[in-house]
Amino acid sequence: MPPLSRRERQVMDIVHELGGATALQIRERMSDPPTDSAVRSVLRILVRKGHLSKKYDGPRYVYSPRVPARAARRSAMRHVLKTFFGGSVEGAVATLIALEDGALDADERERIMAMIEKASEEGR
Amino acid sequence: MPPLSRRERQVMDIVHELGGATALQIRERMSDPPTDSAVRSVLRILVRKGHLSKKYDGPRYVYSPRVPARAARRSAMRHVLKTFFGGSVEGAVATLIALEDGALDADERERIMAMIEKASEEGR
DNA sequence: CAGTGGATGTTGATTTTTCACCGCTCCATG
DNA sequence: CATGGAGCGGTGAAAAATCAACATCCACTG
Repeated sequence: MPPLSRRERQVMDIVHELGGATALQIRERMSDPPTDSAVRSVLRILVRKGHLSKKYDGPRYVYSPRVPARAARRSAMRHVLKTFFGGSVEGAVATLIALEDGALDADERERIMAMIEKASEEGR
Repeated sequence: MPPLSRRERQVMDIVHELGGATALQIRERMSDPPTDSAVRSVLRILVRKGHLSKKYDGPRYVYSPRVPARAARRSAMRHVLKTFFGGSVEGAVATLIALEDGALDADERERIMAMIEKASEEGR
């Protein structure tokens, strides 16, 4: 599967973020949007390459990622883990919880703790 | 700062992973390496665009990311957090600790727990 | 001193990407 | 039953990226 160009990646990121999106929605989210037809050209290419699927929903097409969200998430996370954290889960979590815009409340903290407990119990 | 092309991103990822690298090292890590001179072309462009800096170390140039590692890590993590996890730190951590290739040992688990405690104490 | 090999930079050609113009259909509305 | 707007796709040309051939420099060696 051929790798993605700049625009293609930009579009894919938006689609992933929204789960599924119309051509117009995608264009609206672009920081430097080209014409509507240019967006559609990229979409057509992404469908042809197998990265997106098209569904006719109501009066519009909705484009969705072809790889399941779970797999995409894991793959993306694996990539930053390797590239920026030398594979250190510890380092990655440290950065994550220190991200000012992702402040965690008490509940969230509890649940994360529980997850880690559970994971390390099972992981053996 | 102009956005990165496909090759440019590939090279940047490698440089980030290694912290700093020579043209040859970079080429060796590429899955589909072009000629040596092609790699150098990309490097030159990345330097010109301000993404990399060049230092003469011994008989070779060593290329390093211009943005500090810490900032790059945070930025990359923020991006996947937004794109693939809807900003949910909890979800991101869940995926992270469930990544089979990043199995955490008891020590790591302890340290992560401690980090979270500390973070929430500090009122984050 | 001539020759060799490693590292780098330059140039120009090829390939890929990006994009807007154009034409089509569908539908709501006058 | 026209008219106009919204959504869609094809096409081809402009722009960017990619790449290899070539040139230069330098250290080392015979």
